[in-house]
Amino acid sequence: MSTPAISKTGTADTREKILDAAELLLIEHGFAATSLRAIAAKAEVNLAATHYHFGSKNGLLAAVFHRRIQPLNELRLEALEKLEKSGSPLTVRSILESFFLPFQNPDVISTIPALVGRLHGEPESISKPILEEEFLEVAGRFQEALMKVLPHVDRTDLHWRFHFMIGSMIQILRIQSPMGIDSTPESFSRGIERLVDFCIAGLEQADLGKQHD
Amino acid sequence: MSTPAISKTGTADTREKILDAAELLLIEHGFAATSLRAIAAKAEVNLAATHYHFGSKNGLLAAVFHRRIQPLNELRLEALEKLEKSGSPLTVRSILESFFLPFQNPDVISTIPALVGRLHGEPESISKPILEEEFLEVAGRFQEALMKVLPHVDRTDLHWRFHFMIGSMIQILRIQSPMGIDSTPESFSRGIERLVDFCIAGLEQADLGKQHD
DNA sequence: ACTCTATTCAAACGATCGTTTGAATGAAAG
DNA sequence: CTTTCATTCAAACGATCGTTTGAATAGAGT
Repeated sequence: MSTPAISKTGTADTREKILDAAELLLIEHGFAATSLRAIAAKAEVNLAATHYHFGSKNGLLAAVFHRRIQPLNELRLEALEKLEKSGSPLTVRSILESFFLPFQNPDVISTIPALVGRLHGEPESISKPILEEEFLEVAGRFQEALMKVLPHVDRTDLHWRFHFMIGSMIQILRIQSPMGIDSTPESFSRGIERLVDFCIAGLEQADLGKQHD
Repeated sequence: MSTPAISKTGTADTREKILDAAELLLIEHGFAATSLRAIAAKAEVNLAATHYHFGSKNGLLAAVFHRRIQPLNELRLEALEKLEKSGSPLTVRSILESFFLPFQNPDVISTIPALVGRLHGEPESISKPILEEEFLEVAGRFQEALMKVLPHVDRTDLHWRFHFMIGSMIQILRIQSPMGIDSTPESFSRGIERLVDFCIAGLEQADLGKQHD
């Protein structure tokens, strides 16, 4: 059976309980190392409920990420469109803030950063379909915007720099840091600010520090 | 039993065959999704040989990474020490090149980039012990060198920027590694060059593009 | 009242997992 | 040759995996 319609009863929260439990376990242990039994136990639901509501483990995985990434992307696109319609000229900074600041939006669940960070670390067979489904459109939109404010950077260069930016983002999104950075909400917000500064410099590349041989 | 001594026979390559097979499967599917049976089958050795030579799956994992990362770090430290003893003043560029260029050293096996990229994506319980064991010293050495050539950047800022640099590195190691589908060694080398440029700008942050509100 | 349908539940399916065992193998040492 | 010991091998251990089944439950519609 495919995903059932909205429950007739008032207690349709089984789906949400499964998603919540799966999300936390995915963040902590990754996809392959998280079992449906562990998810069902943490959610305090029957094991078969995971298949009833999501069809398969992969279906549950897609639902976990979609639930969180969809609102995040909406915030990102709203911020970008608000920028473009404001009349004032766009800057690299304003574009990057539209992209990164939604991570610390109070309406955004605090698990999103770790969840997105984890997603990028999964094997390609798992991450690629979800990344393409959830991020392709938004990434394209922001690259277009960046091209407009960086006319001196050609398409290929910008593509690479955008990738480096995503890599820097993923690094801070991971809760744990091999090099040892504490992870309070304040330090996370400060980290996002530093991320913006780092990526602005990398995207613009003022050609000042260069001293080629 | 712990790891046995060097084989008395000439055919001590069982260990190497297991490491080779494990390396390729780890890169492709990740740690949790790679079984010892798949490794033994690909290596064409008996299943029990994996436990005989490495004690456990985790022991094999550590051996896989250590075999590759140890020479990489030696190249990195050699390049840095050569720089420091050359007499000529260090630059951010020369330091970063000492750090990144070993990835395209001809003596370095082509699987290293993808392997390191994969390692950083594994759950903390797997990646943290290995990252600390293999990268802590080298990361510290290069951060010290960068502090000397970036005296205007305080310790905390440099720590973050180094972190972002590692993130950018991981991104290209995962996406554009020599193991990748549509990536040539040339495009990988070109990517490393772009990575250096991106990180130089991010580390120095010339404060020119800034236009704070 | 009865029917229908959505949901939950305990139980089991076959498959695969990491690990262990104990015997077979074979080259080196006495 | 005999002994020794590192190594390889087939086989099995118990545990856990994703998935399926069929009955039990209960609210909504007629």
